[in-house]
Amino acid sequence: MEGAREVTRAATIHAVAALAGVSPSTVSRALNSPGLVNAVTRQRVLESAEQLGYQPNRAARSLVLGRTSNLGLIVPDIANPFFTPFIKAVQAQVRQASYSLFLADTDEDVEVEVEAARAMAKQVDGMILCAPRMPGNRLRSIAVHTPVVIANRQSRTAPAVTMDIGPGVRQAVAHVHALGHRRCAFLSGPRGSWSNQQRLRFFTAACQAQGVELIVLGPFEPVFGGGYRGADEAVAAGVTAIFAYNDLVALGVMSRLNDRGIRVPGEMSVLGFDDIPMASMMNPPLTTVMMPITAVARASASMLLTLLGGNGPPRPAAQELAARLVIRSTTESAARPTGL
Amino acid sequence: MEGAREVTRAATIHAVAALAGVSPSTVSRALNSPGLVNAVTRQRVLESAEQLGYQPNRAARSLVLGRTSNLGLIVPDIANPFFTPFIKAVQAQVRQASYSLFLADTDEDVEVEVEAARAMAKQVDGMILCAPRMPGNRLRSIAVHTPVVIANRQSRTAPAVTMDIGPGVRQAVAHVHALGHRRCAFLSGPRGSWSNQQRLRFFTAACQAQGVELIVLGPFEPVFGGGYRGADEAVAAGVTAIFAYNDLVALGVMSRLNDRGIRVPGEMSVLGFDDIPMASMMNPPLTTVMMPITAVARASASMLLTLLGGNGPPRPAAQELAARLVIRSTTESAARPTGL
DNA sequence: CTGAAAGCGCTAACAG
DNA sequence: CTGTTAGCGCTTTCAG
Repeated sequence: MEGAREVTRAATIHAVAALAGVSPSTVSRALNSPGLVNAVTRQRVLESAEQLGYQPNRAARSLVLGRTSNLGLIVPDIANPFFTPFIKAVQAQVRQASYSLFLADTDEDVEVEVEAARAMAKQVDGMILCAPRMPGNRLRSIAVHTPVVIANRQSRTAPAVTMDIGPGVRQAVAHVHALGHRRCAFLSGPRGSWSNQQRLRFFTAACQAQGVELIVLGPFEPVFGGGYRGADEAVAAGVTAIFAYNDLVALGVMSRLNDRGIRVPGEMSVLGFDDIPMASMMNPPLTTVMMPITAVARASASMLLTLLGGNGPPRPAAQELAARLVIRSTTESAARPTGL
Repeated sequence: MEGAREVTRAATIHAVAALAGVSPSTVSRALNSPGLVNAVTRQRVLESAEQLGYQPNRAARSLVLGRTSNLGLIVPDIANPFFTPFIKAVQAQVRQASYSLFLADTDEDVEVEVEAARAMAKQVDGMILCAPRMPGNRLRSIAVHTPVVIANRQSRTAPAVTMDIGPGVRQAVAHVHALGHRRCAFLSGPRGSWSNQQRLRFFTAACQAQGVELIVLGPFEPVFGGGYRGADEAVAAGVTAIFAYNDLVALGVMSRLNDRGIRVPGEMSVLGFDDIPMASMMNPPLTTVMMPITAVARASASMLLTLLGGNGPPRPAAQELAARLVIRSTTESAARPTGL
C-alpha cells in the first residue's frame, strides 16, 4: 500500500540531535546562530541534519517565534496584464528577503476580497493590498491586526503607495497639442471606477489648460471590445486623436480603425494608458501614459519589509510616484479630420 | 507610539475559555466538534469567541494536527495568458474546499522552480505543479515528501493530468483540408520545448495522413513578435493557411499580414493553438485548437484533494483530456497562393 | 458532557 | 560552549 501519506515521517530536531550526539537546543543554535556554537560541533550537527534531510517544522517555528515568514499579496485580477509586473516585482523582492508569498486574486469582487484578506491575515506577517475595492472601515478592521501596505489607493489607515497621473496626462496633452491636434476624444472607462474618474478629471483639466477641445465618449468596457466600439464613435466625432481609457481599449481602437482603413498614426493618433507589456509589442507600438507600476510594487514591498523590520522609521510615510508619457509610434501630426 | 506591531495581542483560546467560564478544551470542542458539547454551553462559547474576535492560531493548530490547510500551485509564468484560466480554476476549487492557496511563478527557470517547490513543500499539505520544467529525479525528491499532482506533463512519479492534442490537431487539419487548402505552414516554437515537438509531430502526422503539404518554418519565439516574422516567411513559402505555434504567434501573424494588406481569412487562413482568452476577442476572432486547460485545472485540483482526503482510490490514476478545434473566423476557403 | 494533562516541534532563557 | 527547562496555542486522550 502506498498513497497519500508520506512514506517517511519527517525528521525532527530530536532525531538530528540524537544522531549528532548533542541536545536539541544545540542543533537549533547550530542552525540559527552559528556563532554561538563550537565549530566542530556545528559541523557534526550540520552533517547529521543533511544526512537526515532535516527541515525545521515551520508550524512549530512559527508558534514559538510568533511569526510566519510569509507575506501576502492580494490583487484584483491576476489575468489583468496591468497587474502582472506588479506581482512579479513584489514576488522577487519578497523572495529576496526570504519570505514566501501568498498570492490571491479576488476577481474584482469586494466580498471575495474581504474574505481573502481575512483568511490571509491569519497566516502572514504582513500583506500588500493592491488597489483594494473594500470600504475603508473593512480595510481598517484588517489593518489593525496585521501590518498592511496599500498600493494604488489612498488611505489614512495604512501606509500607501500611489501613482500621480498628473504629469503623464499633461505630457500626453502637450504632446498631441504640439503635433497640432486641437480636437481629441477621451474614451472613458467604467463609470463607477475611481481611476476612470481620475483620468477623466485630469484629461479635462489638461486639455482646458492647453487649449485642446476634449470630446468625452463612453463609458466603454475597459477591454479590447470596448475600444472597438469606441473607435467608431470617435471617428464620428471628427477628432484627430484618441485618448483611450487604457491600453486594452487602445488596442481595440487600433484594430477597428484598421478594419475601416483609417491609418494610425497617419489619419488618427491613438494614445493608451498604463503601458502594459503588450503596448510596446503591438504594431505600431503604442504611445501611452506609463504607470510606474513596477516602481510602486517595489516601493510597497520595501515599505512592508520596513514595517516588519521594526527598525527604520516607525511608520513609513505614504509615497506617490509620477506617471509619464512614453512616446512610441501611434501619434503623429494632425491630418484633416476623418469621418463624415 | 504606534508602529509595526499589533496594537492588541490576538485573543487565545484561553481568553475565550475564561470569558465563557469553561475550559480551553471545551472551547476547542465547541468550535471543532459542535456535537460533543451541550448546546447552551456551546452558545456561550461562541458568543465569547465572537466578542473577543477570536481566531485560532494556525501555527498551533498545524503543529498539533500535522496539517496546514494550505495547498500550493506552481506555474511557469503568471503573465502567460495560457495559464491564467488554470490558476483561476484551481484557486476556486481549492478555496471551495476551504484550503488556502500558495501561488508561485518561476519565470520558466528550472532553478527557481526547484527552489520554489522546496520552499512551498514545507508549508502545504499538497501541491500542483503545472508544466514543471525540472528533471524527473528532482520531481521525485519532492513528491516523496509531499503529495503532488502534475499538470501538463507526463510523469511516473506522481499522478498527472495531461492534454491530448491529437484530436484537436486532426480536426484542424481536416478543417483546412475541407476548405481546399493543400499547402500549409507550421510556424514552430522554441526548439527545445516539449510542446513544440509534440505539436510539430502531430501536425506532421495529420497532414501526411490527410494529404496536406506541410511547410515547417521557424523556430520563432512563442510570442507576438515571433508571429510577426513568421508571417513573412509563410507568405514567401506560398501557403494558403498558417498553423501558428500558439495564439500569441497567430496574433502576430495577423498583425503582420494586415500591415501587408493581405486579408484574413480572404487571402490567408490562420489557425492558433491554446485558445487563450484573447483569441475570441481579437478581430476577426481566431480559429484555434482549444487546450482544455480549465478542465485540466479542475481535474488536477480534485485529484489533489482526493489524494489528501485519504478516502477514494488510494492513488488517483493519471488522466488525459482531449484538445479540440474551435472554428471562428480566421479560416476560409483557399484562394490562390499569395506572395511572390 | 466537561476538565485536566500531555504533547505536537521548536526556540530562548537560564544555569552550568 | 552546551544541556535543561519551560512554554508558544491548540487538540485530544483519559478520567470524572
